Amino acid sequence: MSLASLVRKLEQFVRLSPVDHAILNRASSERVRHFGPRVDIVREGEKPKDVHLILSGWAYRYKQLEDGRRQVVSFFLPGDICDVNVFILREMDHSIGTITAVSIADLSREFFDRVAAEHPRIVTAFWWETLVNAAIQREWTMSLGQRTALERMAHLLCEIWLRLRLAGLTQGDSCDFPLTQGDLADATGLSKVHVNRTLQELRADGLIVLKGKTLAVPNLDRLMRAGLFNPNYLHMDHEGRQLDVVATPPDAAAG
Amino acid sequence: MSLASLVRKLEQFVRLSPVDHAILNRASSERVRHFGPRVDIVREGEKPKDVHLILSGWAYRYKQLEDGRRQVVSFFLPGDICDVNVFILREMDHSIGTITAVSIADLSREFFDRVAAEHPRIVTAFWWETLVNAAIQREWTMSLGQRTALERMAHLLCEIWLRLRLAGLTQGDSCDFPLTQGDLADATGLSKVHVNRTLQELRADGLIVLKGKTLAVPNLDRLMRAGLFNPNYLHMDHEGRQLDVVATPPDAAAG
DNA sequence: CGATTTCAATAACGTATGTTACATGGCGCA
DNA sequence: TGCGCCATGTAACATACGTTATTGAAATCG
Repeated sequence: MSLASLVRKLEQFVRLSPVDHAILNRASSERVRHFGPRVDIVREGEKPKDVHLILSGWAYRYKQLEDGRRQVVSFFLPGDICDVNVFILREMDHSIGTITAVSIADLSREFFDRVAAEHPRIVTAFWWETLVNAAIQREWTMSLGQRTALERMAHLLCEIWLRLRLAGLTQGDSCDFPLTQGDLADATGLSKVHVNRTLQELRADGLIVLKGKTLAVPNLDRLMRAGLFNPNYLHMDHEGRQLDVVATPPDAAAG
Repeated sequence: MSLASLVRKLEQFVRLSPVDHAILNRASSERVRHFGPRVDIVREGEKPKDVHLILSGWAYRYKQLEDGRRQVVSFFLPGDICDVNVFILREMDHSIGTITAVSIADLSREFFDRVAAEHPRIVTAFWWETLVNAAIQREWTMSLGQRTALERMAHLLCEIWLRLRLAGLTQGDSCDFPLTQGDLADATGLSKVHVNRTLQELRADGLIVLKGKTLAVPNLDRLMRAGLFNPNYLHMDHEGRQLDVVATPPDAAAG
């Protein structure tokens, strides 16, 4: 299990009290489920019941057309919350599937009601999470509409890299990277063949080292420039605190 | 001015009390501003101060790359709320511009705090609005990633049509349509020339009648099929009430 | 009310990316 | 330890869409 990534992320934005920590801690240990890689957690059309918090592993949200065309609309990394308050909707408009093995905690409607009434800092933190997710989705719209294949791929890799770093899941200049080229194709709207060509080009330019299930980014600045990447949409700073310069902070979740 | 579209929309989802009505009424008449067509209301980089409610007119949210490439990431129609609780972020990651002349009401942080504490039905309604907007953004991701030019255009027109109808802004099978082909190009990620070709094709197929600033949809079903349009993501129904069959309901906002 | 800009329409031509096909490599599993 | 499967890599060819250019019509403005 690992509530650490969530807490680490939220605490960059709002300072949570010991009580807040306790609340999150209990909520995320009560109803935990484990899934294997490449299975669906939630299917389009189902009635949403709980909100899911990713404790470990990677997952994605995807939609599919009748004829099978498939688009990954977002990735879930450890510490991500699927959709605060989804349960007010009647049915899911998309599916959620795992990439690696995944552990999730199910957060109930009652949990959110209690939080709303009694824990304003958690409310703020969840709103931040919600707004950032919306901003990410807008940026994907931008990428798909305007960026070339190379820019789009570079941009996506930058985003994943920064989100992983925020969650404390990078080691030096490298990180775990379980996505296949097929996954990248479904996320970028490119064909698998062109994803391969594009990755080759990024490699040739020395922008990434991608082998097996590990990605290294030797020079983040250059990759960002290649992807026309402006990190503002991730809103990783708040009231003067610049997340960008945090290297390896004290493990906020340990206590 | 017209709070009618907002109230009509929200009431499809949650029944609001007379007090709720009064609250919304006051909030939307206190600080109203008027803009001409084709001007910016909000610019990327600014500190968000208020939440904007569109009382009348059309606007859009857009992002731009350094080299000028521009993507419209969403449209705002009368009754739309720009971003509940944006003010918790440090700066805007996108701009908002008008298409037609627009009237907006600025909703303050204090308004939302008060609503959160005292008006649970409005909170639910706003959450619904937030979740639907997120779903729309995902569907745009899907469109840009997977749909062909023709499908994408048909899909966008269906979406706008249904949203206008929900806001009570369609007349029979036609509606006001102030978007230029350039706007459509920026929203669909196509070139202006190809937008023109695509519209010609839709016209030739009898799917739309678009002339001047008026759009008619003689057969919505056929247009939906052409765009592989599944309305589920608009979440226009709730607990058995099907919005789709509502024709011209009693003017909920009059009282 | 003519001047000026914006928008729509159409044509000719260019290219980024898709498609199909097949070969190679790594890795789980019997 | 070898079989089979899935992911990666590459080539040849196809196409949906972009670009540039020009024209006429329709708003907009002084």
